[in-house]
Amino acid sequence: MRPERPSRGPQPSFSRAALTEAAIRVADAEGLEAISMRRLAAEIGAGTMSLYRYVSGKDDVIELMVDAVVADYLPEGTALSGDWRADLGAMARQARRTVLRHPWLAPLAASRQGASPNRLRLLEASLRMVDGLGLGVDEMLTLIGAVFAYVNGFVQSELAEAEALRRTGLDLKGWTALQAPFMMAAIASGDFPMVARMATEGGRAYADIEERFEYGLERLLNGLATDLPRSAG
Amino acid sequence: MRPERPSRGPQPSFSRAALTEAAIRVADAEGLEAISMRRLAAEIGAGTMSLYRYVSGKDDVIELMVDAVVADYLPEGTALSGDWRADLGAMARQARRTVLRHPWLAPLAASRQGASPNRLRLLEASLRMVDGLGLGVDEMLTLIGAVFAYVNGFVQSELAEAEALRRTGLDLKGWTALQAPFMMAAIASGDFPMVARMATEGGRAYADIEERFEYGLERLLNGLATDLPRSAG
DNA sequence: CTCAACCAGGTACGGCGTACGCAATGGGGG
DNA sequence: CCCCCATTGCGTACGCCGTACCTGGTTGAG
Repeated sequence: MRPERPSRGPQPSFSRAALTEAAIRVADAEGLEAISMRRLAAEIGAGTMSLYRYVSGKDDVIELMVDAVVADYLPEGTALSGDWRADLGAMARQARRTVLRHPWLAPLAASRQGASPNRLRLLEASLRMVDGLGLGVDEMLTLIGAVFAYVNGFVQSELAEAEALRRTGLDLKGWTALQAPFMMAAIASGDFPMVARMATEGGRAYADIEERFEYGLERLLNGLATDLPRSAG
Repeated sequence: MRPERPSRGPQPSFSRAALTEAAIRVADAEGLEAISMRRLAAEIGAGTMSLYRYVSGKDDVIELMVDAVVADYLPEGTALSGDWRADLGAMARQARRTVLRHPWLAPLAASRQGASPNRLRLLEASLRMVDGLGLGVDEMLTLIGAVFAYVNGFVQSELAEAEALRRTGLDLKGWTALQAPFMMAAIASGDFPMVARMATEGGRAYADIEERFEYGLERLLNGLATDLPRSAG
């Protein structure tokens, strides 16, 4: 909330922003579990305990990371077209791109929604997108919440496989080979005819992931649009 | 995958199921971060390292927990009505209830989707719900995926506040009191008119959370239903 | 009866978050 | 101008964590 107060005493040798930047860089490259106070201190070139002069603890670092990255949820121009559907869709797509760039964000974005500067900016911009449709504020929040829920849920499951590979250190070949015997046995048992069809008919589950995201997003926006003008109903 | 192989040697003094049950009990009561091998061993009444005779590590315990609880995603009867919309909706509602009962499941359900018995059963049942609509298997998966994405995303943000309280150990009073100054300053700055309206008009953000879940779910199902019969389109 | 196969679990190692305390620093009040 | 003390950097230490390794006891198959 307030970064600088150098009234008296020596000058700080680094900044909260530099710490945040280093944390995001490490998490992007090696995952959230690579983030530790010692590691961050080494990255910054400082003593471990020095970090505590800038943040109150590890949770604070995480909060700073989320707030910094959430700024990218909004397309750069932030120009509202006046078409709520286009604006909300653009934000949803941008949000997905951002989370894909920072996979560690997926579980955090949904579960950490305390107030913070950029989250507040995002909320304000989102509300503006759906203003003037005859909705009350609570209804606007409900609408926006549905879109964010879909986006967060989708991207999280989209990242699931990649995260599993990263956690186990395996490649895709080894991972499917590890799962194969179980799947084979399940299919052979005859209790899972649909799964069996999936294994034979289903081409490539994750080939057109982009298309799958669009499919659900468009259907959701359609459904939301259908009975939208409550004021006119 | 294979629990028992007591060909020779002494009898095991507990079971993988008992370990799983204890882990779920602890996580329900104190959160996922209360789960540690030492803690679970104490709960079971065993030595810490004895657990490793039953599971390969902590990740294995988590996997067992998820699989055990995911069984509850399916309503008890599992009787398909033939109405895909009703069936899918019922599963969505049941899934939400299950995750609310086990808050630690929220981030795991979306990100851990390796093959496991109950996850496979869930997949099979879900596919059966949307079979016979003229959709290919990949399209069925896309449709189901959209619903699960919404449910997971929604419940996760629904749990966010409660989880924040649990993490910090504060009650609702203290938490809002902690955020208040920041919000006040933001509103006073005049840069967030919509947020300001939210603070004055908006009654109670989380009062009718049930209704908000239904709102999004119904709109999503509507949107999915609209251009569903591709075979007839 | 024998002994390989299985079990229980103690010890130990490297890593974590962070409470605490001490030495160094440098701007404001006298 | 100089000294005081707020403020910074950070070493040490404590109590957690996951788990590799090893010893010693139990048991049923041969």
